[in-house]
Amino acid sequence: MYVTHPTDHLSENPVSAFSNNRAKAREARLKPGDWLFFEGDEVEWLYLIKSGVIRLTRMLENGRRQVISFGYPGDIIGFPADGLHHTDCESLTIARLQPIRRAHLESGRDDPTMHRALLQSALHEICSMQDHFMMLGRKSATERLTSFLYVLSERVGKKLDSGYEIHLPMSRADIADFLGLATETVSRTFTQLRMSKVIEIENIQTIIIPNPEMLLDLSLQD
Amino acid sequence: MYVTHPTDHLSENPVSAFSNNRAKAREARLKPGDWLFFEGDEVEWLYLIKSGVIRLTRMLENGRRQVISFGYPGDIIGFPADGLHHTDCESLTIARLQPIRRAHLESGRDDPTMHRALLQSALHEICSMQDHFMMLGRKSATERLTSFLYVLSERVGKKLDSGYEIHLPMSRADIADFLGLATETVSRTFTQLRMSKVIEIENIQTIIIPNPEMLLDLSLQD
DNA sequence: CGATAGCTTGAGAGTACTCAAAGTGGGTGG
DNA sequence: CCACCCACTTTGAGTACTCTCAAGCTATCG
Repeated sequence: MYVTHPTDHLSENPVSAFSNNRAKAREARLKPGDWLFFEGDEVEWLYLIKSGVIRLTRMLENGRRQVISFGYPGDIIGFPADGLHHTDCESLTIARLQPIRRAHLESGRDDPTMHRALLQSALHEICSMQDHFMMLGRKSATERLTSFLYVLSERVGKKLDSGYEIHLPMSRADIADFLGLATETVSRTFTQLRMSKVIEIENIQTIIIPNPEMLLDLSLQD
Repeated sequence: MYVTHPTDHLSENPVSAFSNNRAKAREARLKPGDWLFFEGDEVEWLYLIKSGVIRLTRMLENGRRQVISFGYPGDIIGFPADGLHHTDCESLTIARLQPIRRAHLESGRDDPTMHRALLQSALHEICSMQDHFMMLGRKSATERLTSFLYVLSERVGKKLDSGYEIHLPMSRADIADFLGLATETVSRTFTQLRMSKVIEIENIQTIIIPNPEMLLDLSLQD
């Protein structure tokens, strides 16, 4: 999950391609804080997220961290470059993952459908990352946070009578490192959005969005 | 070309896979300012850059722009998502491009070697973009510009008796939009690097790097 | 050689950062 | 079961970096 503006990428859900591939490997089950792989590890499996939320991060030598993406159900994580992982991967929740042999990515011989689905997923990832560039390079703190919340509401929000409720399994620091901000800035921006009635903070992990239009406006303001 | 720190991605040059595929389509020749495609265009071809420098950009509604990448010889550009281009593409120099049918990306039936090379290129792109996230999200203006210059020196620098010379076909505004900075900030940072003898500005498009180590240090300072 | 686009420099403003301290809440052990 | 502890979050104050706006400069191209 990158902060992407309303596109219909998600309509073409790759899950379907995998539904009959249970035989390949037993589903992986993770709990909060479990690590799936680290930067530099050899890639043996890719993973289709079936439930839960997964965090991918990169570290800079001096301790600065960038959250590369949050993986939500339907996402595929673990694409290799030169056969290696280039991020660390931790689960933020209880999660179920369907492992997929790396060989299916690299050759379509055994299972062309799977191969194709993996490829499409990688191409979508490139596109989504481009959106995220826009955000990291060119958006203000308010725009970044509202983009983030808006996308989450679209993708995994619970529809309410009016508006959406979203659950944030990640910490404020995770959000900050995803959006390229300081934790304090994220916190202040939340407060500011609450003050201006754009969001309600039910509890620290539960955000109500009474009017998504307002969020959308703020995420593109000029 | 993303701003990537010394990795050996480039060692596995995808060009080789294409050397015997001339028959597929006539080489495209571009001159500075020629556009190859626009955001929203249907993807029919991918392109292997054989010579020249290509710029990929995205626009935000209100005119803000992000340069997604600069394409250098050996790079493949034009990966589709949902069959469409998601960037605008302009040539910055005279350039020669080898068109590759999109079908070769999506199926390995006709040419497995090509298919594989395209896939590897896409996976490398994902990895490089992750590096670029780190930069946009977490680095200072000086770190961004020195990272940029260092990577260029490594990839396309001309080795001098001591140090490197690099040619910058892109404008200061292009560099700014790539690094997520204002043009003025890029200009000031160039001046500052010149003052501190980290670079020499031979002319506006030609930069001398007497001591790459100094650049590397600045690009990772803490 | 003048026009013009691109680049540099300057001044001032504003956003987001850092450092610091107080507040909150969940979990554990008494 | 309650209280304390610790990690996380929020708030505050001050700073610094980068941006914006403006003006001067440079170089390239008719």
